[in-house]
Amino acid sequence: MELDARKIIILKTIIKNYLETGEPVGSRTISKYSELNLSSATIRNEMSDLEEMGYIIQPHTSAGRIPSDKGYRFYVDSIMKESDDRVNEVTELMVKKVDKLEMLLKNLVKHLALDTNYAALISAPALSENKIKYVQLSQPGEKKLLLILVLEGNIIKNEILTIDEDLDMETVLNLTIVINNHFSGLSLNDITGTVVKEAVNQAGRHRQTVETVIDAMIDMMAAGEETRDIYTSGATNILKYPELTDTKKAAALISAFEEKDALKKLVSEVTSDEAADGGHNNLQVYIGGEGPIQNMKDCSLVTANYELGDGLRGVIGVIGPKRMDYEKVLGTMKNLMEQLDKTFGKDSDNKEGKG
Amino acid sequence: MELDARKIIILKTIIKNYLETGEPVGSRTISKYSELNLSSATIRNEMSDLEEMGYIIQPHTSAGRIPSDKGYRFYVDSIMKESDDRVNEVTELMVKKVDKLEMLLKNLVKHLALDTNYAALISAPALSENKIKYVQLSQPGEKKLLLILVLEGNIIKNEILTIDEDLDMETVLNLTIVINNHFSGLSLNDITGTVVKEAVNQAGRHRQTVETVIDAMIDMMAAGEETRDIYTSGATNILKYPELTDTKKAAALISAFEEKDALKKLVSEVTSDEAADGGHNNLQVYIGGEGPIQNMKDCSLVTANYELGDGLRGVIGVIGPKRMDYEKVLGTMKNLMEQLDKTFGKDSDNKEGKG
DNA sequence: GTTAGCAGTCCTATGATTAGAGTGCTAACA
DNA sequence: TGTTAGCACTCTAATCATAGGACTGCTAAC
Repeated sequence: MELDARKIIILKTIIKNYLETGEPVGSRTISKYSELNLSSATIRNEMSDLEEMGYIIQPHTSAGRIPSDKGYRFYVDSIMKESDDRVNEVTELMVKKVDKLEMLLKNLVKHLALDTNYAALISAPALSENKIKYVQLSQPGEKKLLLILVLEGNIIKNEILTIDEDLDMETVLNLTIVINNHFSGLSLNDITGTVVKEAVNQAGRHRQTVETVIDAMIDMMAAGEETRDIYTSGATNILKYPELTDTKKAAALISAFEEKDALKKLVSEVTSDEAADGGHNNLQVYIGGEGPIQNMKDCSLVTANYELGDGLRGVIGVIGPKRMDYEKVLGTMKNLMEQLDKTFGKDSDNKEGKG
Repeated sequence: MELDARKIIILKTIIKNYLETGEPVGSRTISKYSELNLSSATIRNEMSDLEEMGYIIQPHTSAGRIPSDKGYRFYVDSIMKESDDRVNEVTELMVKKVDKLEMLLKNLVKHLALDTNYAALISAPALSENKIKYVQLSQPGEKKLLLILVLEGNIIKNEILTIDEDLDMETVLNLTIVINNHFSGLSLNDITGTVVKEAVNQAGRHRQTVETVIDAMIDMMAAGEETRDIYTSGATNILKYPELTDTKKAAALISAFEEKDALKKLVSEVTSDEAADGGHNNLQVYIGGEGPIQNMKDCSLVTANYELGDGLRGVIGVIGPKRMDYEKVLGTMKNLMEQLDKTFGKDSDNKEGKG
């Protein structure tokens, strides 16, 4: 059997209708709803075919049809193909005014959740490709060293290290200079064993301390995949959709958003899928048990890889019921990505706004 | 009518039973459950009295009784009076090993939620009483200044400021020295107009910049009541209790935990109640619509004021259904406070662990 | 003061019934 | 051959009535 034009129209109408109402849709509805001007009987025949082909499902004998995962997939793919560039309501992101990366991310994810009415998440960018601007050391107490790492894009990281010796101010200054000499301008990937060795050697009898510092620096930058911060918003939107309101399922989902561990795993899986399906603005849709959301069978996930210039790359995503408004979500995400590109694109010098 | 010994036993038995089951409890249950060896008829008479006195309520004619807010209050007060010092299972807090304040707080609140099976929150300590150890300035870019504030207790704060001039390295160093000279050792309350003026004057033609820096410092430390970070855990535990599972209520509550704004307000109200009810280890119980939780009529809130030495004071709390296991929660909280005291008490030198 | 017993109340669970929505099939039609 | 009308059938969800159970309150007896 073939999926001819008429079947496609009917299929899409069924799905659209189901997305809106959440109720199984029957033949009579389609007959009235679509511009096909066919009787419900004809529609019934077609629907029977569509069911046989696996695009729609009948929850029980006397109910209408609902889309299967295959049906959703077809629908989503066809949306993605329409290169419909109509500009969505411009999300008035005050991205330029935000002065902390954390704040920017929190704002972004909040907006996304508000706009879509689903749960949204964003992963803090990986720092491993980011270059070190400079490093500062100081002594906040006995046998303590405060390490401050300033990365390209004005990302600041700090940590208090415990060391084995007490240093005088001059030594601290000297060590700071040594480290800056060796590491300024390097990204994580540039930090080879040789570089480390050279720096350590130059530290003379403070080699132990310098080693500690370097280890800490590497840790801070490597804080990639697994330890990366994740910000979320709108987890409780999940409770708005009856099919997810079942207490157990809802609790599990919302917990996942609270605990973040599951989300981290999810993000790392999505990251590795990156560009698997090239083009499409890097947008990905996972339906039902597809890919990284196998344990969220009743949900769909829409993700995109964002970039804030300076090589700050991360993942942003929306999780909602399978019958989410894909069109809107995809539009919103696309829009958001474009805004970010415009604001943080390589040639823009609006690189303030991050610290 | 008087609340005699027998009535008290019956009242407590009713409440205990209701806390366990969540179902209204009838006279026959009490008759069998308590060691009073009275017939259900007698209990019925007493219950009738208790109802008249306002301690218990009958949801409908042919149902058992449930505690009223007044009943809960009586019960909680009587628990608080029992100075029962039995040691709870020692929460194996790895407080000593934690090396970031943020991590410590997150661990604490997570433990609390896991132990109690309710939702828990903790507010980051106020910094206004905390003294400045030292300040560091550096230039991460054009017209940018990175301000790093190191407070007693090794709390680190950083922010990138935009300034109107470009400084050379020497000037930055000089300004750093000026600021440290004037502000090292001061807490927020010590920073008077005079101090600021002196520092600004000494900055010569860079007064504008120094003003910006000082303003930022004050903001960072003042980030008290309203802007203070709040960490939460176990929000979804709320879904475990049928009386809160009503989708709307649950969504509102969980949202509150997600958004944090409401919680901030709550914390600041609790803080102002502080020591209102002296003794009792600073533990407070708010039942139903009492005090700061007027919009959470079906919940109770247990709070305590914690201190991590160094004047780092904040609020920790548990929110659950009105029929929460007060005894356990109070015990757990008490325990926790004692552990914190032991670990961070004034005389302890385990003051590492925070940064 | 305590208790047994009984009538009365109200909730809840259960089952039966019904209305409605929707299908599949057949037969007629263009 | 594709489309449609119509009918029998199925299954769900809502409604209703009924019965059972859990209590209470009251009265009368101990």
